[in-house]
Amino acid sequence: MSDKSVQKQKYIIETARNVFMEKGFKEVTMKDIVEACGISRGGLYLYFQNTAELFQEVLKLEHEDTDDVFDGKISKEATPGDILALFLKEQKRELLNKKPSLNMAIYEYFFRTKVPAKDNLLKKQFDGGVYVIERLIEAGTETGEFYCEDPRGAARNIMYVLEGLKIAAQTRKLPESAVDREILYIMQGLFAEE
Amino acid sequence: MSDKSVQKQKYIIETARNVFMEKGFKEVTMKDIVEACGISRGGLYLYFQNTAELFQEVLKLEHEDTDDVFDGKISKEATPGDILALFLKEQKRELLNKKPSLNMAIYEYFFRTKVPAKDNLLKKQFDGGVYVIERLIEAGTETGEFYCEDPRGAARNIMYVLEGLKIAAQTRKLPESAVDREILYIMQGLFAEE
Amino acid sequence: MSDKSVQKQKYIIETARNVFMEKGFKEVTMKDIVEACGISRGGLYLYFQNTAELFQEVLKLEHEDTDDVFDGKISKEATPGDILALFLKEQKRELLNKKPSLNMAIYEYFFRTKVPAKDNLLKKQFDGGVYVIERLIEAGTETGEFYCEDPRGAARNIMYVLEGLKIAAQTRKLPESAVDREILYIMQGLFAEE
Amino acid sequence: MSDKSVQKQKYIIETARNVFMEKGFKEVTMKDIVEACGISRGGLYLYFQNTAELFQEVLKLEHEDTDDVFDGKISKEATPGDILALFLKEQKRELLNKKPSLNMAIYEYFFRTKVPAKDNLLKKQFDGGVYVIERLIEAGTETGEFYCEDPRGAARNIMYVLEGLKIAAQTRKLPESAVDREILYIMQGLFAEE
DNA sequence: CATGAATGAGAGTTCATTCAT
DNA sequence: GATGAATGAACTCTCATTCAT
Repeated sequence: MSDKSVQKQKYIIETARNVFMEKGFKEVTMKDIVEACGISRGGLYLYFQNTAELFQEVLKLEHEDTDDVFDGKISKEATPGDILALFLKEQKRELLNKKPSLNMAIYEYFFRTKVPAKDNLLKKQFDGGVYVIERLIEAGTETGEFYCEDPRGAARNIMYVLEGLKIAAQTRKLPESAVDREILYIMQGLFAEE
Repeated sequence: MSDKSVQKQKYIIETARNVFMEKGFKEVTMKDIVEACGISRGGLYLYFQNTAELFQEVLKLEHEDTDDVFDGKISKEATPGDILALFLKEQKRELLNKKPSLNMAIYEYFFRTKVPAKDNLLKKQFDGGVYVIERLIEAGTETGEFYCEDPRGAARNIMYVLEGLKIAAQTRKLPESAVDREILYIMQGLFAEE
Repeated sequence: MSDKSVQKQKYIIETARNVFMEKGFKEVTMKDIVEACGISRGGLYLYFQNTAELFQEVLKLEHEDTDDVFDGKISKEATPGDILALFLKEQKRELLNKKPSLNMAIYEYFFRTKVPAKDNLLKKQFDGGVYVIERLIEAGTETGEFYCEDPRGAARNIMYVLEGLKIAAQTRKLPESAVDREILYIMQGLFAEE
Repeated sequence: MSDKSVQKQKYIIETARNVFMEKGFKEVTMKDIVEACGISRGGLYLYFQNTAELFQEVLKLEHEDTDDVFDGKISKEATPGDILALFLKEQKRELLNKKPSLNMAIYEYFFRTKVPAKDNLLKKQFDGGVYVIERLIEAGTETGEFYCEDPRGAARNIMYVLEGLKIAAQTRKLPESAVDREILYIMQGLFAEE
């Protein structure tokens, strides 16, 4: 494939991404993509056979782009507690973000598409989150900032809460106060036993 | 509406419920319903204009039918801890139930349909769960079975975890051990500080 | 299916028959049929799923309609030789008929569609012809009109020649004289050994 | 046209020939050819504008390649009867050959394409066959091996039977016994009147 | 010459929705 | 009320054909 083709393919994926954000997965048709991209019907089929194939590419890109959440935002003196708070704040931002996100499409897609665990973006994000949080809690426990007997259990608990909040945000009005409350509850659980 | 009509309407709703369980919300067509019910195309339109309308009726019925979860299962001597454990066990059963459930359809429906909080089944179920759990924790705290400084916060945390688990069950393989682990973590959090 | 539906189905089949005569089998699209019938796209699909299904119905009707070739054309005093001559004359008429026939479509269809012998119209027509001619030759032999030691072999030979002529008529210019010549050759073969 | 071009053109024609054998004429698309040849879409158009043009070239080559059927297979002492039997045996082999042949494509092509007699491969093959057989019968009559009052008529009859058998082989199951029967019938007709 | 990306016309198919009976 | 035939819009997908490189 030529450079130009690669460019175009990337353009299609990025444009499609917006369409998926707007409409979810199930509702999007090849025609929608064609129109959003301003290309011809046949042209799209040169690159992707159906919306599922396209969506997989969107997800691939998604994963690549979300590697380092913390990059450059963390000052040297930040404590594990600071970093966890920052992480949760970022999650909050995403939860409350009014702009359409890919979440709905992702859920719709994985409702119907059973992929091996290693290809499941949701699982990967979840596991990744658990890993990071567990590290933070361990670090915080060592410094005495946190008290926690089961860092991994706590990390998983947090990630499930976040997942619950995410689905809540997608399916009903979720006031900022509700998110704050949950974050506070989580943080208190870690500082608590002082 | 005549008695017969009421009967028929109910029959349609119940049959449609199965179709929604099988296919989710988005994928179901009026034709699917017609075929599942064995009635005429025109006949269906006498009762429902589209699948959304039908689904709303399915949800209404759903809510009515799920009033008393605990009915008759609780012996007199059960402690709050026993009851909470029973509740979580029931949740686990539903999470791991391989048979198709309405969950996918419900999520898909509420992804797209913004209804006032009072009509949102997901929110009602959530709030209902929080209420019940909070009462249980309070009761358990009084008897000394539990230790908990923020019963409502804990209840909410539990419900968000359950919601997270529910979405996990729908979108990826969720082993029984993972559910057990979360339930255990929750219960330990309540008994813990002894 | 209601009476009206049966009427319409028949109408479609008959209209389709003309389209197949005009264009053969392979070239005909569902759209062609729709347009020829003056019905809606979806309407046609209520009755037939694709052109092959439709063509099979055309063939069915074809077979029913061609039962009695000789009906009412044969006077009481006709000899087997007269009748055979009449039969061949009818075949000649069909061979030279300039108007489009179903033949091309039939060949195209059976080139690609392998059906059990009992459903193969071409085979049935062939076998039927052999049977009729054999009877005639036997009758003629008994009356002394014909001389033939192998009536069935002769009958088969005649039918293969007719089949050869049929394909010749479809694929190249076939002058009347050529057909006459073959018919004459056949008849002489039967009268010959006098 | 350069040498290289000539080479390439020939390569395309030969490859296309296989495609036509596989799929007949009507079903073959320019895309099929392009893919079979492993050349570019545009590249094919430099040589042929459509499948009909290509098929004509295939036919041309076909004719050139089928000059001498008997070459080197006939011993000096073979009688006309031997040679005719050999000819019919070769025809039988082709008739029963399970591998795809160009026949279907040829018929499909000439169903739709009316060409002057001199360009019609089917007619040329037919006339060629008649000529050869007539010569053989004449020769056999002179030696007394055959008895035949109308060699040309007999030759034509044989060729039409062969044509009938060919179409039978393409459109229905044709058992070897049926072919043998016809060949036997033909040969007996020539030896018969002893 | 040769490539292959791009276009757009057109075929297939499914369904929501209507309406005469 | 109930039926189901009919319509037409909308989507999917494939290819002949062109054209910039």
